[in-house]
Amino acid sequence: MVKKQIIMEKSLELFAENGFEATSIQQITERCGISKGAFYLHFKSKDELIDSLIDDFMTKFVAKIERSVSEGQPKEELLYNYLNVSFSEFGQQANFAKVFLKEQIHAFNEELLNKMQGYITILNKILLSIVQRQFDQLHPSMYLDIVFATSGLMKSHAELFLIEHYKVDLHVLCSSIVEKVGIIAEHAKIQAIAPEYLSSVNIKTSYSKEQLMELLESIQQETEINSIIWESLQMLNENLQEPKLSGALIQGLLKNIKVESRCVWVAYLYQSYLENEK
Amino acid sequence: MVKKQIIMEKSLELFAENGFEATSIQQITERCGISKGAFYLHFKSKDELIDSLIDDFMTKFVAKIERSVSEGQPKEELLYNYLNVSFSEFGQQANFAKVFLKEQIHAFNEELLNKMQGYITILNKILLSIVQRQFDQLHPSMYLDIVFATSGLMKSHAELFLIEHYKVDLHVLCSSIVEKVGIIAEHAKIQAIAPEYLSSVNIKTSYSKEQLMELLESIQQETEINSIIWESLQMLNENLQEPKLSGALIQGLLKNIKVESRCVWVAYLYQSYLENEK
DNA sequence: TATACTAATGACTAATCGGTCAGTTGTCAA
DNA sequence: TTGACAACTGACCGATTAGTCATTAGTATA
Repeated sequence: MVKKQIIMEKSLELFAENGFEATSIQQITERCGISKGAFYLHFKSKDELIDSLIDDFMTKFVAKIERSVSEGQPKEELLYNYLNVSFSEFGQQANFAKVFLKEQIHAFNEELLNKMQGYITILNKILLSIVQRQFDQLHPSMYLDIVFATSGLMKSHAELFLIEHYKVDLHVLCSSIVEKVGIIAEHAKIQAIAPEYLSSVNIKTSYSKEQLMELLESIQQETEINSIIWESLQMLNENLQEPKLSGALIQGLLKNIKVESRCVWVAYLYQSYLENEK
Repeated sequence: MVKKQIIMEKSLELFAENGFEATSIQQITERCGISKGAFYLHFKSKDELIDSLIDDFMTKFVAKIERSVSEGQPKEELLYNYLNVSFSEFGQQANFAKVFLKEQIHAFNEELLNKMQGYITILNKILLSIVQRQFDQLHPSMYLDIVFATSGLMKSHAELFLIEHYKVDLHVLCSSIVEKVGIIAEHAKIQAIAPEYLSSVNIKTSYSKEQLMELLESIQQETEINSIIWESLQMLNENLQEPKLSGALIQGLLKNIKVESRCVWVAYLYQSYLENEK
């Protein structure tokens, strides 16, 4: 399936250059040096292409972030790692970042929008967990303010080198943001964002039991899944139908499947489903 | 010209809903309850419509900002005023903000892109002048870091109520950002953005002598311009052809024309032209 | 060499796009 | 009532779009 990869790369180039709506299948096939028919051998429609692009990048991205801020890491370095992975990934996949992270998302249909919003919510949740761990002396009412301050600082700097092509030393950039966030966390008193905000976002992006089961099964059907992950998925699926596993067992199974980057996303959905249930 | 106003309002609605590329003239005329031909009586093309929308909003916006942070204001309130005007204007013109400030600018042609970039540069310059005045004990090497930190904080909060429709008390929001920026200005040491960045942006957005003269003349031809502004424009124009006025005189003339909101933008261009010349 | 099968092609369709223009309507003054 | 004129209409145009499908090219097996 080399050709599929080529289509994805070249189309991402074109989307970054001209935007999603303004890029035609014709243009994509021309740049790939293939015929129009060949495109439709790999993708059912233009929407399926963009769907694949989002999943392909975001599952890997979330998995890398997740790994860099996992439990083993020293807590002082969590935010730095998050920023470092984010920016270096943006740099390597500048085209994706240009198209999707700049949220020129108007052009998408509702389904894609929800999908993208889901990933962004996950990233915000990871960021929230970082803030909670790294700034543990902070009053919880300020958590969300710090989360949004961080993503704001990230955004303005990301634009500088995505659009203006302004080059900065990666280490200096991350250190400077860590410093600024740290300073805000230490001194800021005025709270702008109420914690209720988070729950309203959670509800909006949650999946139903049936959607979740379908998702678990679709991953099981992939060929390269190993047996431990397969069994874990199976048990998680059964537990949805008939809840009988304890919280600790579920957490263990979720850790099992998070090894596979394709599953990190599902693990989050599963977790937020359980949170919404109880 | 009531109908022209209706077209601009309704098209902005549609652009905010579906994006610029995805909105057809057909859709616009349908929502306005007019025929396709009637649209083309008021606008030469779709591009001219978007051009008008940008100019209409941005000249007023820049003028309002400019006024709220002008020399008379107490320096402790400058940033607060800037934020207050920005957010309340975003709130009132949420559709415009959705379409243009979210920088889904890919869809535009080069000309529109430059125009938009020009306005954004002006806003950044105003913000820079605010930072210089309000945080006057700050080391100049940190100016740009503070400017970008501010616009980053603005962005993440603007998204909250533009996309997520999360309502915040305007005063609390502005105070919280002022507080955070103030804290960063006081304590931050690591500089991420070098001052050279600003000059590179300046050059990119500057106008040629001829373009500037053309612009001055086009404003003179508008009917509602009063005589003082007309004469000031005339002398500024002549001074471009043959520089003979002193710096102080030019600054005075520029202050004259800034009374008219349509001219604030031109005054900035004139100023940055002179800066690039010497 | 003949057969079978997949990969790939590009002319084709129906729909939609921005934009045009010959013709209709409404509103005045004469 | 008439004629002049501006405001307005919508059928129409060429270009372009996403998506289809009968046909062909390429390759491996018998």
